[in-house]
Amino acid sequence: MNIVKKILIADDEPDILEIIQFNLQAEGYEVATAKNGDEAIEMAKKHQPDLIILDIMMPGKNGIEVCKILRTQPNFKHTLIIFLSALSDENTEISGLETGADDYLTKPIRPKILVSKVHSLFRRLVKEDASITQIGDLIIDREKYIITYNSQDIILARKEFELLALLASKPSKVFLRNDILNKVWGTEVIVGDRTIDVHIRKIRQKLNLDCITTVKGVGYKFEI
Amino acid sequence: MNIVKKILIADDEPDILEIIQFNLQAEGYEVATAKNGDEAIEMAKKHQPDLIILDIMMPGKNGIEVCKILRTQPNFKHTLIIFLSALSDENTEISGLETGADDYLTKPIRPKILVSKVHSLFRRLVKEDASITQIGDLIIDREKYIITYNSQDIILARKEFELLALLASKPSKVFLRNDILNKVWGTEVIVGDRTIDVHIRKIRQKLNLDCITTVKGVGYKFEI
DNA sequence: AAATGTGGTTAACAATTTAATAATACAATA
DNA sequence: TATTGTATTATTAAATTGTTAACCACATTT
Repeated sequence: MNIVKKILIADDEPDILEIIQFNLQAEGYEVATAKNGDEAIEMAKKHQPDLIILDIMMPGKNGIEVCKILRTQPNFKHTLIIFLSALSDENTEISGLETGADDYLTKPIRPKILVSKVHSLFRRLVKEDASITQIGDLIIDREKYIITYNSQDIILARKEFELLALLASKPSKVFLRNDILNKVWGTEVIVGDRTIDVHIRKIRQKLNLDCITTVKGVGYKFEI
Repeated sequence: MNIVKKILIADDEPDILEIIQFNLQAEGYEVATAKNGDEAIEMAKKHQPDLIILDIMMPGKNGIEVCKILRTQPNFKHTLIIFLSALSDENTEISGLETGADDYLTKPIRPKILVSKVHSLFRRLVKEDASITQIGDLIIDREKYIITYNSQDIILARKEFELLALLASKPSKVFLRNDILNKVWGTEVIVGDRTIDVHIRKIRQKLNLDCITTVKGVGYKFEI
């Protein structure tokens, strides 16, 4: 974990590229750049960056397309991706996050905010790797694939486990059904609409604990 | 994210505890203290502070251990943590930040520097977290999909939430009925004219707070 | 090989919640 | 007062989710 983190930046505006590069290098990151979508994909494959910053509006393939393409490849399934856009349009934002981006920034770029976002994403990554999570009396052990509630082991199936782990990774946060599908089922598999509900039901049943709240028309959240 | 920020300080030296407490209270923060690592964890769970200042060298669990333990719990995943240490040893510093601390201070403590660091961490946090909007005593949390008024949670249906969030996104600005239709309902769906009124009514009812003003023949605005 | 167990998905229907409309009452104003 | 616009309430329609059971693929056991 002491390795220097690699970051790839893709934007068609040289100025922005330079500003971001300068600021991230000043923080000790190793930076590569790309001028368009295709170059971004090429550089990503070459350098295997830990984080990719993608401008949405680019000639050729746009950022969302690049993200989609990368996410289909196992190598980039867990790579951090931040979108950059001049549009504060909410629809764009949603479709951005649905594609599997980890964060979203609107232009104009504030270098300090960008840098702190990058820091916090890496920090979060480290935390997510921690194999044991505890929320109240509920313990989630990713390594052993076991849920413990009040010192009582509860065995969940894989999908159930992943779904619960996702919801519990940020208590109180509402996860959109689409986000859930993306993160638990991936972007390639397409499953019916009731699938999530059924899994939620099984978790509720097995946990016998009222900890998953439905937010109608939006998604689910975990609360203890 | 309460109005008054809560800070927990953990240090085994009473003098330092007092100095820091005094200075932070003078800035309007709510301060709790702990004399050792175990007490720090206990107090953290009890008070859910927004920021924790941890001395590294403490009897029992040291600061780094406390930080690691807290970070396994989602509740403290985003809590700010500052380490305090007499050692300017670089190794300690690095292992501190890897544990997921947000900043690092070496003794002797300079109260002014500490205070300004605290300020700037909170400022950064606010900027990072765009999902929470606060207007007066009203908090709109897009992530939790919850409205909080005077520490009282209010649950709105989806359209109601979106409508309120829109109005509150720019207090005092009058939103035309057409703009509202466009942004909340989209351009494709066509709904009758009374629909907005009805939703406004429901919000007023649920909030039980006179914050939405009708501008006849024009639209609505949000004011507190 | 046959039988059984398990996980994951879907289909069908019930239950619930939310949204839209219509009808009526009210308020302001020209 | 006639007109215009909004508030209120009740009603209906639509959307969303809950629940159960059935099914299939695959693994495990007999």
